Amino acid sequence: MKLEDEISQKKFRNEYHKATLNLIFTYNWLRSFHENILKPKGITSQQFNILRILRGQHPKPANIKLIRERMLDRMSDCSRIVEKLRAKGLVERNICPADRRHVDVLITKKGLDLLKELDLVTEEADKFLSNLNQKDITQLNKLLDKLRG
Amino acid sequence: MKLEDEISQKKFRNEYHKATLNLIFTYNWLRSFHENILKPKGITSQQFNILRILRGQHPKPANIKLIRERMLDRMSDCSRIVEKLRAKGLVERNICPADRRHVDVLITKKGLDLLKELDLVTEEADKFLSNLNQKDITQLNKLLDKLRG
DNA sequence: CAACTTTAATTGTTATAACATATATTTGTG
DNA sequence: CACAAATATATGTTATAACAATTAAAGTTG
Repeated sequence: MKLEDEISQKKFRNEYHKATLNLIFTYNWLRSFHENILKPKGITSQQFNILRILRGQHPKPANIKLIRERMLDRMSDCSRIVEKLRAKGLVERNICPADRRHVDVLITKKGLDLLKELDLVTEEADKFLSNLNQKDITQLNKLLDKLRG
Repeated sequence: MKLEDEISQKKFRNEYHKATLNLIFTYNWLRSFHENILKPKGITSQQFNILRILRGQHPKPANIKLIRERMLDRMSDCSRIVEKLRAKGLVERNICPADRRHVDVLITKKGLDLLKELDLVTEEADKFLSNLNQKDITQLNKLLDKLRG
């Protein structure tokens, strides 16, 4: 749907201005979709994101710093999110013996099982972008990468 | 910069998955840029957004519902944001005589002056996207509109 | 026209984000 | 090796987001 209609704004200063608004609007649209599918599973998108990072490392542990670097969203509060995942039994947390400043974070069987269950949801999320064909989506990725320089 | 490098992730399930992450990442990148330029002016991006909506209506007032519909971001808390703008003297708020459920919100001279000052900042924000040429940016807008169906 | 429904805005509450600061550990240096 | 600097994580605080509930006014209907 044309951005003009979605936000009832007729004029934009230029295409750059419109693109800025379009990115913000599209992000929010995508985000609310994601949250709606994760909410019934009792997990936030931040927590989901961290669990996937941990699965990517598994069976190796990851420390907080590594998680923070790979998080997509605001990277504050990583410790606290991990603590919440631990409270749910989805990850383990152990002080690293080699360097006691580090914390080894490891996804548990329960965490892996939850992700497995959520993989179906993830496929659904991919389909959410299915208005774009393969060529379009590749082009979009190229443009976004170019945008960030 | 390639998304792969920014989030140290090598593999994506497919281009749709990559595009999802790319949108989230690019949004956050854009957002933190905006907040950094607005912060010195003592205003949040939500407040800035509402002021511009009000300028678009000026000299007519806008009610809360109209503002909410045109907001880009989370549309909760509109009343409270407007109240903050009022406390700063940037808007006026009056109960609409014709329908006392409505609230007429009007940007003040002080609000207009602040926006004028911020227009320079806005141009800077447009330049932030200047890695994309005119053709690219038009293409990006097309793809985002198509994405949302 | 009284009771009910709808609409608009506000308010309360809880969770999360943002930012700064603190603590603990290791590393580097004179 | 004592001590400053650097690193990793955690914690405290304030602001904002998210969600639900409330209030107030106007429209609707039997």
